[in-house]
Amino acid sequence: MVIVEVLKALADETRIRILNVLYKETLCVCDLEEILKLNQSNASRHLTKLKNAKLITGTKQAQWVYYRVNEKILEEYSFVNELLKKELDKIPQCQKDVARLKKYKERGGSCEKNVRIDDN
Amino acid sequence: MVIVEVLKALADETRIRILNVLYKETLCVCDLEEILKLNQSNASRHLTKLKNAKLITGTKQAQWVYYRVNEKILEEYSFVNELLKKELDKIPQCQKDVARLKKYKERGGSCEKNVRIDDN
DNA sequence: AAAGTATATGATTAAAATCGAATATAGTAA
DNA sequence: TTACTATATTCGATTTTAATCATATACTTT
Repeated sequence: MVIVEVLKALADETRIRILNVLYKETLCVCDLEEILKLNQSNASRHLTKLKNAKLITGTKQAQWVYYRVNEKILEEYSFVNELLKKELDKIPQCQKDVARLKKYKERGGSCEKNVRIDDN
Repeated sequence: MVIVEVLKALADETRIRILNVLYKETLCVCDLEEILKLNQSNASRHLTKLKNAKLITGTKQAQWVYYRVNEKILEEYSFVNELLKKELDKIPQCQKDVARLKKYKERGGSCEKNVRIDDN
């Protein structure tokens, strides 16, 4: 059951948080590490699970891999679209993550630069 | 994260199958056992998980507990509504289960009667 | 070519989840 | 009251999942 594989990929807090920020902006693994304070290998592993469920797509550019939400699956499964569009913004943790994303961007955060959000 | 608890409850094939038939009709545990060929304790446990996630409601009547989809959560979370309304009918296994539900009803299946679907 | 950086993967551990058999609990029938 | 039925819960075994550290792989810089 493909649907259940998609639901399994969605049924994890960290992956929901990842999807939330990737829905707003294309980011690479190290971006996500900084914004969401994820361990590198854990970030990579979660991204792989989302990619395997076709929820995100990855594009390699030099040594960086940029991930973004896969628009095709939003068309195919309207419930995923509803979830991303209507529900994630209501979650306090996700709101915090979006704020961190903005702060990261304001500081010129990107893969090529080693930008920190937290000042300690 | 409440949403993740809901998603976790949804992220299981057996529970999807249960939701599919409960979306069509109120049923008790023993109904579900026969229609979906579930082990009694497993059926009960899955129903408990769905109930804890507020996806279904249970009503006790004598020794029987009747379960149905919780309409309130469909209003609260439109993505669940989309999933139940748009996706489950597309799943072959779910289609089979609905056929079994009909057959069960045609044979007068209910809690008070010991109705079998499979003739062996 | 060696060193450095980004990311995926292997290994390991701990926690969570699943399942069937057995049993406890609650309600009904005899 | 005892026997029966429906359902929830316990128990034990197994599987799955999540996380971190270490390492492999791929690309860039020196």
